[in-house]
Amino acid sequence: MNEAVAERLSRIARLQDLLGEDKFKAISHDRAARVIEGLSIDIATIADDPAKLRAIEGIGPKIADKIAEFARTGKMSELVELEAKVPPGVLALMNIPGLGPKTVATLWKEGGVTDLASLKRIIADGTILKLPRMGAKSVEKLKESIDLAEQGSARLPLGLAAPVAERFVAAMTDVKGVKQVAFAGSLRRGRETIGDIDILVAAADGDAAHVAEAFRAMPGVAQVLVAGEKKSSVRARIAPGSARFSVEGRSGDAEVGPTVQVDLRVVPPQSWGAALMYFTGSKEFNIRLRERSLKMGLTLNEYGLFPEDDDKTPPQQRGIKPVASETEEEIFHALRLAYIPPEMREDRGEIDRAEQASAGAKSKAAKHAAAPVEGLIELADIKAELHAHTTASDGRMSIEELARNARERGFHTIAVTDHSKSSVIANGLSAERLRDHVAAIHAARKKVKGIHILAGSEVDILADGSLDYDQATLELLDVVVASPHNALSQDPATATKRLLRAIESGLVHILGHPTGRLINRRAGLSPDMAKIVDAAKANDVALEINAHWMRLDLRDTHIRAAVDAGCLIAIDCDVHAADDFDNLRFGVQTARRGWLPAEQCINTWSAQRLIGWLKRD
DNA sequence: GCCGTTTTCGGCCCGACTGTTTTCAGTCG
Repeated sequence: MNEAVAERLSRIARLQDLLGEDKFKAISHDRAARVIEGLSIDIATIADDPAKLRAIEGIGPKIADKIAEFARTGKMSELVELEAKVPPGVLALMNIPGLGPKTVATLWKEGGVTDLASLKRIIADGTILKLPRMGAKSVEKLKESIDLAEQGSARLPLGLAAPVAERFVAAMTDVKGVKQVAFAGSLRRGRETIGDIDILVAAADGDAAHVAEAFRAMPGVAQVLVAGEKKSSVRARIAPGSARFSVEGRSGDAEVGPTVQVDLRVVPPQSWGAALMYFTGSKEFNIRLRERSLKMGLTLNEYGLFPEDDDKTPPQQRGIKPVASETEEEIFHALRLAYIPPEMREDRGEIDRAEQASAGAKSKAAKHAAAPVEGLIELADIKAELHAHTTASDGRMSIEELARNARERGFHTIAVTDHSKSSVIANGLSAERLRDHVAAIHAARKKVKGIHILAGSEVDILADGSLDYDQATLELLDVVVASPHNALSQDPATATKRLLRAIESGLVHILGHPTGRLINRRAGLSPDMAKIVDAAKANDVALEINAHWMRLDLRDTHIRAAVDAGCLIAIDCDVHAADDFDNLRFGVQTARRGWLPAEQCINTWSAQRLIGWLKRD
């Protein structure tokens, strides 16, 4: 229910903005919406308990009432009242880049605009120019924004945005006068989708102008949106996606194909840490840190952490020396916080944890080493891949090729888990073919040394929760990954029962991509995650984080719930081709967003411990 | 509408850029 509540609260906020009501009221609703979106529990479970609702940061008596009302009746009366005041097509206009509440309100009240069609009409007949602050240039920009919005403005999956950002970073590194380059924003935080790409460059003031110019002239830039010295924005072409998943509504033609907005900020080298922190966000996280700074008598901006005074001119323009600015570490330290990794910066309680960690550390050295999550998982911790396909079903590599690839990547274990018989399109194996395949896996062990090759299956969880092979067949295997592949639009109650049956079968080690969602494409199942997590914990079943950027399933909030419950997690690439191993970083980033300690992830264990666990000793 | 380590009332983050302006409003992140 979290998503539904958040969507309604944020709609209330936008309507309040539009109607010119107290903007802090709107901010409160918006903030509550974001908090609820990030919750690891389903808010429906506490909706009838006002005290529990109000214990959540950002939820007070009024918003608690609205949540309770929604849980009871399926609607929020305040939203109904607000919507009655505004024509239904007006709110959507705020999704057009460059159109904010003020402009939309003017278009509606003074220009008679009630939806996109009527907006286009007054642009076409020129009457829009009679409205205040609407000149020829504004209208030209508006037309371009409308075109863009109509092309589909779905956020770009992490795995498609990362290569574009890396291309820009590499190219900017070679520009004269550039001291440091990095990407920031939601990409650095590892969010599953990215709205735009933020590139940060450190350069001396004298170099800023030509650095910005070089950025706007990069190959692949289709259009320049903003051209300042400290800030520039362009639209850049996206390289064609992987063959296995194309991007919805975006064909792979690199010449004219889809584009993504890329923002560049140029800052002086001594401000690097402050700027990196600022542009990494999230916005909510930044606001919290600034509030904290003010309480400590300091003021934080993208140039540094400065002593607070009454002067209205920003401190960096007055030559004030910052308390900290060159690195993120020193800024966190000055704010008496442990270093918070980018993936955790979402204002989901990490600041409190970082404060406790810092306060708990006695020595100076201990304070520098303190972390909000002890042993947070890192890419290098992963030593095993437990979900991989070969040419026996729909993979591209033979058993031996797969094993050699895994060994080259430094893994001590690879599990061969081809599809089961019901996955017909994926050439799933009959029980008989599986027995031959297991023999082939055993034979491969003799040819490829230096890595444990496990015989397994990605067995379908059928619609009723039964498994696609019988018990005797599954017991031949070293590892069983059970995944839902069909009937992915089941209602939540049925889906919960289905997954619970698989978890409780006693035959499954890992629950593969538990919801079956595909980002931007298919919502997948919405089981009662609290029940799934509890059952997984009780039955010693690991929940998978499927690392493919199109899946990232479990997602961050689910992982957080699993981590809290003490449930085991597997991070796997669902390898079909050699390149798929590269997706591991996205899986690990997602795990870090869910605060997963390495210890709780079975892929980080020694071979001995992992294999012992699989044998259920 | 929410919140409290100088507050239960009076605050609520900060700067860059653009376009339409004669000094700034609106949007974005």
